[in-house]
Amino acid sequence: MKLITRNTDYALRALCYISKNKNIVTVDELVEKLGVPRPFMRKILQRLNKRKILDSFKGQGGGFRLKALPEKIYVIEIMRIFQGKVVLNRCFLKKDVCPNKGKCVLRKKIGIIEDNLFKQLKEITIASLA
Amino acid sequence: MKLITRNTDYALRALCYISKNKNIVTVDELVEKLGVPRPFMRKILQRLNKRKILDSFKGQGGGFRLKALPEKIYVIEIMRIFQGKVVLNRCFLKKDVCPNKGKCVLRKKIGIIEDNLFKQLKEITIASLA
DNA sequence: AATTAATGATACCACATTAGTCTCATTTGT
DNA sequence: ACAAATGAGACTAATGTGGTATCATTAATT
Repeated sequence: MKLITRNTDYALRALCYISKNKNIVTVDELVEKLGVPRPFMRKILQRLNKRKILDSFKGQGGGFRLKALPEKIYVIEIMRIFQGKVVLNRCFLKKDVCPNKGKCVLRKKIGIIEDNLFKQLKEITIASLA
Repeated sequence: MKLITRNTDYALRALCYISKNKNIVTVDELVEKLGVPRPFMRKILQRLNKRKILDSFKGQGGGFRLKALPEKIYVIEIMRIFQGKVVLNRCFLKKDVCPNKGKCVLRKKIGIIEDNLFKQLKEITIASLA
């Protein structure tokens, strides 16, 4: 299993590229640079626009530009946009069946790992990548 | 997205239960204790048997018993059995297109996080859970 | 020897997610 | 008016997850 999907991966790379350009960047430019299918790239950028991470401009001479500061765009945030809430484990047993209700060792241990993972993912920003 | 699937979760709980029993444990017993659908539980146990984590015994009075030592069964191993190789990210861009070939910052940073994640997952054994 | 209680193996199915494609509408500069 | 850009949304294909169903095999009990 992979923990980062193409969606997220392409989004991160696109954001890095855009962050290095003061100018507006078009889909076509990104497609050429990253080799991602055009309609897929469009969809990703539109989503980032909706989430106010990008600004978009229609019409001739239009394209995309960063809206948020690169230092404020966190990898974990992009993951959440494209992959939903990232969770290591939630208990799959109905509560009243779980062998050690309340103090499940598995959940507790996994919880600690989860916290560490998030702490690290939160430290990576587009600024630190680009 | 979730990082641990039901497969893995059920397998871990089953292993914990089995590890606490010196005797042979049947599918029916596990099904009753954990509330997991019987055919699904069977499939999981069969897989653990194939991977030499459990021993199985056919016929009347048969069932499952730990084969490996609980101190030697790692969560990461069970995850790999049921979820495949766990990878945070592999580069989705064809190598010759990747903007910074060889020294992709994204991959490098993610790699560090990945290592930490594995280090922690490796420390959790069935023995430490049960 | 027959029965019964267990697992082994395998094929199948339903659903959700991921990874896209396709088409048409809208906006804007020339 | 036209061309070049994004917006929106429906659609499709492949894959993974979470199962079910069936038949074969083995071994203890009677």
